[in-house]
Amino acid sequence: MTGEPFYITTAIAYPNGRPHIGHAYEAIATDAIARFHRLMGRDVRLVTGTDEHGLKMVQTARQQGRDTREFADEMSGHFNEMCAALNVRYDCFMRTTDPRHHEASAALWTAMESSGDLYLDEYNGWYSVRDEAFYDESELTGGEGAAKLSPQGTPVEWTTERTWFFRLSKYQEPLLAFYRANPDWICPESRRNEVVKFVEGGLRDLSVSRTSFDWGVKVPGSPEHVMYVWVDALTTYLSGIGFPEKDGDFARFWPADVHIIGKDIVRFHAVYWPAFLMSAGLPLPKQIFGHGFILARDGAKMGKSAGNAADPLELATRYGVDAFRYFLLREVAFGQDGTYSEEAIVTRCNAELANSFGNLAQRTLSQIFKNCDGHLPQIRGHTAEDNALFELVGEIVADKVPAAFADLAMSQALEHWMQAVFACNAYVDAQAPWALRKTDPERMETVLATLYICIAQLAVAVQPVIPENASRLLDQMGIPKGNRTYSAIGDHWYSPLAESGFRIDQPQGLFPRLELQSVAA
RNA sequence: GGCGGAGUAGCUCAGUUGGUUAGAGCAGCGGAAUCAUAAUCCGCGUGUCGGGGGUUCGAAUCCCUCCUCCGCUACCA
Repeated sequence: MTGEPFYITTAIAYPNGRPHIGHAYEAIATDAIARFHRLMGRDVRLVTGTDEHGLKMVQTARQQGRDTREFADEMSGHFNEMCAALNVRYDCFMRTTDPRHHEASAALWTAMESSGDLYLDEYNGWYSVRDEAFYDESELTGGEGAAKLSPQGTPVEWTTERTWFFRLSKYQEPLLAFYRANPDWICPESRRNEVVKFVEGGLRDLSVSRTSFDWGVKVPGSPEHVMYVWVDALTTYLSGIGFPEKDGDFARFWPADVHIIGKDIVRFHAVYWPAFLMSAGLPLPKQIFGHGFILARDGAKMGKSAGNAADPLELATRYGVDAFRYFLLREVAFGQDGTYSEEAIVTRCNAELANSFGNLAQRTLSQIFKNCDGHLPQIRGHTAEDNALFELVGEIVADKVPAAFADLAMSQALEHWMQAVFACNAYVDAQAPWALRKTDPERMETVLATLYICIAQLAVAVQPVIPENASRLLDQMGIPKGNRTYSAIGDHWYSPLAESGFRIDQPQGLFPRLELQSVAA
């Protein structure tokens, strides 16, 4: 690849539980964006991984009577497997427990320290010995008498811990200036407003090390301290492309083009992260995008009692990986919350993938297979109707869909795409090639050829979202690999392909109609 | 409490800087067609644009107020 670099990341998942639909959503969205940019000729890097340090991992492992490291290995494995199962193609799956990552974190720490931004001080707070955790005043509940209790119901006491602090306060003005200079840096806009207001409200220095447990990256020169998890978690975006090595991939791909994250962790990425980087003298990522949450339609069912109903792998197995990906990216506007239900998946995918697009391909290819013996029909001059369809489909595939993807508006891209699919089906009905077969077989051939060209364009356009079936269809249609991009599919590949003697086989349905699989009681 | 966002057809939502009869998809009703995965195509909406008040020749779109819902308000990640 020689194209311009494009570096995109998912958030680094905290694996104290198995992946849920939110993790799947983020991975799929990020993968679709990455695939889009590959199709645009960019040299893409996608980094994902797991953030395995921190107290919660220790506690969760302990609750299960497991060794922390062994527990982390297993959980991280689930996330890695999820990527494979959902056709999420990453370049690096970075685990924060990886020695290379520790090295990167230490390098970032040292850089911040040499800027004079780290100092030792006392951190005071309500501490629960049982939970080994500090709690904010607002989280506490009053117990019997004057005793205060943690959210877990354990007793807390006012405690002091000596930790390293990061001079976050120093970066208040630089951050605000940066936000002003880069108004699109935090997306969507509502998240940006929240962050700006938060920073305008004043920043306190941040406690960035812990001595109460040791599951983490050791602080350089202070072996009794481990780094606050967010310091090393964010560093994954650096270590995933080779940092602390400054040459090679790091030089080529940093700063990242976009960090795709959930809206709940916008602050860490839009405030702490740029401050750390400024301190370390490193360039800032170009954009932070906080997507919304996928909620169960009936709201309350996201709990563990719902069993594996929300298990993304289960859904993908049940309805198909492409269908699942399509549903998530089509149904909810990226950046907003959305709801899902199995019924919604079935309805959406049947209406658009099976009935509209799948059937369009099937009805067209079947006619070519039967009436033309599988040879690509000959074009004998296009009518105004043909040209109108070419123009409509061409504009959508070459302009509207890529523009929407570039803008991270996947649902909008797919909506445009559907407009083109509708137009093709309307064209089939209006031209009625099955009737032309008897009255004007030459015109029938031109009509089918017109459709063939349009369907290939549609298949190319939707590749980022449903890569598996899109390429299966393109394979069936014999579309050369080199033409499977937004621009190259507009080239004149049809006649050469027809003249090459290419024949289609009996077409295989791509998207079988889905049945709602009632959850057994 | 403070700051911000949202309330538009049964459902999910579009509606640029105020300007012709407020739109789309899904669902529903009617019709056509039969190449195709019983898929497709065409037609059909008297919606208090959350309530009230105001500015304007004219507001879903601007201002005020009230109601409802949501987000943020730092050290779990």
